[in-house]
Order: sequence, then C-alpha cells, then structure tokens
Amino acid sequence: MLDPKRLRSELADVAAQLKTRGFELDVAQIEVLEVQRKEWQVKAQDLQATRNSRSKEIGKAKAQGQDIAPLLAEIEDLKTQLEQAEQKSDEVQTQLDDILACVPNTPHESVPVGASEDDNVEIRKWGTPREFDFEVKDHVDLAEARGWFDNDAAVKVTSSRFAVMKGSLARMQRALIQFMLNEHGQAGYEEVYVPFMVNQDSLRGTGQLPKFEADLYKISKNDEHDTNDRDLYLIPTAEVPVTNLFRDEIIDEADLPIKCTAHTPCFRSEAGSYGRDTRGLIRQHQFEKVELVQVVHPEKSHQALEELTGQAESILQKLGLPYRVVNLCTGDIGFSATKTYDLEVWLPGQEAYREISSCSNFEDFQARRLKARFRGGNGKPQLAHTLNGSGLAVGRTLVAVLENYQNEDGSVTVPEALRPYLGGAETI
RNA sequence: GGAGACGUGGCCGAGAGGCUGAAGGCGCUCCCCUGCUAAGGGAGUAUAGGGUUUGUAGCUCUAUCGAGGGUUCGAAUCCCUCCGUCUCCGCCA
Repeated sequence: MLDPKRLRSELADVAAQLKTRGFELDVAQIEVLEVQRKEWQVKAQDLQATRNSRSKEIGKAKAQGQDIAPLLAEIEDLKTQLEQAEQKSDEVQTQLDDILACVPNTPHESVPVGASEDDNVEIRKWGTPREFDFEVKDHVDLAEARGWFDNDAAVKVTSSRFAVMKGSLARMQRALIQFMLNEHGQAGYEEVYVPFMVNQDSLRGTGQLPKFEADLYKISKNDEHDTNDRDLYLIPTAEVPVTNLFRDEIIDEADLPIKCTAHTPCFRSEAGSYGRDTRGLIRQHQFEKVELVQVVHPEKSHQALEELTGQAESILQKLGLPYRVVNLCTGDIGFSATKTYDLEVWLPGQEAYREISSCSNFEDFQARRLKARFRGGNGKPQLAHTLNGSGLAVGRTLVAVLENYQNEDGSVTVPEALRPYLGGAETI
C-alpha cells in the first residue's frame, strides 16, 4: 500500500509515476473523496469531542446528586448527528481504502521505463551455454525415457499441470532443496519452516489480496458457523507466510537486517495462463521453491536487493548453470514491487533463457500494510523495507540441470555441488 | 470434538458503568546523590490517525484494554459473535 499522505501531498507526481507502469490513477475521484474525507472526519471527531466532554459533565453532575434530565435533553440530537457523521466518514474512508488497496507500488528511479517484457534490460550474463555434439532433448523427453516423469499418473491422481516424479529425479529434487537451504544458511539466512496455508490478513499484508484472488487456491472450511474470514488459502509462495512473520511487529533496529530462507511448496491456479508452457515441469499448479526474505533498514534496501539477487545467483553458479540477470521494466514489475531483477536460466531444450528467480524490493509498500516496523535511534517506530526472491524455483532448476547436463546416452551428469546430496553419484 | 478458566501498556498486575489512556511493580531513559560497585531520591516512558503548520517542531482532537458488533448521555467494565491461550476429557501422526 502506498502512503496515503503521498496521495494527498503529491498526487499528480504519484499518478505520473504509476503511468509509467501502465496504471491510470483516478486523480479526479481521489481529490473529490479526499475533500469529503476531511470534511466528515473532522465533523465526526468534533462531535465525538463534544460527546466526551458532555458525558463527563453528566457524570460529575450525577455524582453531586444533581438532576441530569436537562443535560440529557440538551444532547438529545447529538447522537444522531454523530452517527450520521461517523457513518459518512467511514463510507468515504472505505472508498479511499478500496482504491488505495488496488494501487500498485511506484517504480524505483533505476527501473527502465517500458510497456512489456520486451523492454526489460539485461544487466549481465554468467556462463556460456554448452555446445552439444548430439541432438538435445528437452526435459520431458529426457525424463520420460528414464521413467522419471509420469504425466498420465499425475492427471489420473489429480489433474493436468501437476507432476508425478519418480526415482532419481525425485531424489534430485530433494537434493536441490537441501543444497539450496544449506547454501543460504551458510550465507546468514536463517532457515524457517512455515504453514502452507494462510489467512486473508496475511495475503493482504503481502499484497496478493484483494487484487489477485483468482490466482489463489482457497480452502473453504465448509462449516456452517465459520465466517468468511476464516477461509484459508494455499500459499502461492513462501513470501506470504515468511514475510507475515513480521506483521504487527516492532523490531529492534540492532536486529536488522533480518534474513530468512524457507522451502515450501507453492500453489498457483494461474487461471489466465492456460496454453503457455503446457509441456513438462515449467508451469505447474504445485511446485517447490526455496525462498529468500529480508527485512531491512529503509536506507539499505536497494543495497540489500543486490545482495539478495547475488545470493540467488550463487546457486546457479555453483550448479554451473548459465543465466542472465534482467532488470524488469516499469510495465513488467509486479504489483507490490518497486524494483525487480529476474534471473533467467539457459534451457537448451528451448534454446532460451527462462525465468528461474525473481528478486524484488518492495520498500515500505508491504511493510505499511503489514505494520512491519523497527524502532530507530529516535525511539519512534518506523516502517521497515521488505524484500524477497526465489533462491531458486526448484522445479525449474531441475529442468535446467536435466537439460544442461544431459548426455548422449540419456543419462544426466550430476553437478559437482550436488553430488554430496546424492550419495556421491556422478551421473543418474 | 466436549467441559471449565482466562485474554489490560515492553513485561507482571489492579480496575467490575463516569474523576481510567488506564493504579502499583519490574524493566528502560534522563537527572541528583554517593570516591569505583551496591543502595537511595526525582522526572519521564504505548500506538495509529486527523486538524493547525513551510515543517517528522509545538499545540490540539479522535481512536485503540484479543477482534468485530450491540446496549448506554457515557463501556476496559454489561450483552452477542468470533479468534486465541491454559487446564481436564476424547481422538490422533
């Protein structure tokens, strides 16, 4: 959520910034509502002040044994006036809140202006795609030939876009998770285990709600005396439970930066993306991911984004997977992000770089709704900055390892870094 | 899942319709005293929002005692719903 004060004091400026990411802010409506908000809020508060002081007078008079009736008569219509003013004030405030909840973050100045992913800017490349002297297979052909991947079984058990993996592939996925968690742990990220279902408050905190409910799997409690806000959702990313650990918390400044890592499955319905990446493991309703989360001092968040991105990169480097880093343009960054680097890994089966990690700085956008704060030197709580990034998407890493390390005979060489996690095996 | 007890500031803990944004204690900050240490004395110590304002200064108003409703001129206090914690029983990995 943007700072409401910014919408009052620099509305035109904010609207211009949002326009670069293709969002039209309804300036006229906000101005109208803002005038009403001020009018009714002031009125309601004035009436509350009157009521409070009158009630105290009544209390005193009663204590002294005086007749209260005339005082009561005096404030007879105060109550209805107050109710009206409060109702009106709430109404306007709710309208403003609803608008604000759907306004995305403003992009950082270092974000390239552009309309779509075509305008993203490549920052750097690492590694050289391997030259194959045989015909490369994509991960699906590779895995099916070895009996590692069984799409029919997944469809039977659940439906399309779910995976059943067997044998060495299943083991390698587990190895990748262990490897990533250990690496991040050694780099100072504390490992945390979190629930895979979250409530609405958490989803609002990180910005998935109210705008992106369609992408989420909702668990209905199916119980007649449960209210709506008890409904839980499967997490679309560990970002939600992990970042929400800091909701309504005031952190000691000395404890910043906080760095966490977590492995979770992720569940996404992605209703709009049917038809894309229908083959194989690239786009699934359920996938494994290791996530990195940081809560930092506001002055250090952009520096922290570089560090966090570098941490995700280090996994690709240790696995020897060629990749590039892309600075997402204003038209392509996510709703809550002020700046995002995507890591794209080279997939020989597609002869393309494909997203394997997305590292974002949200500045105080999430922290404001989360009330994730720290107490600074002046003793006053202030909003922290939050960041997160995939470190990495495990399913896609698995795809990348298969395709980049495939051999002509259909076997796959195990990247050296991963061998200790697979009993020392050199190939699978 | 059943039965009971309970949810107050950083923590402990009073308060049971009005003078309570909340006694007291602990902790913390500042000051005084004491040749270090210990002890003692004094002051301060929630969060959010609004108005005023060049101002994150000052002044002022409002809201918040688990959350949300309700009763009342007035609610931490009474009523309802929900959430959570503890104890006992049941069930279970």
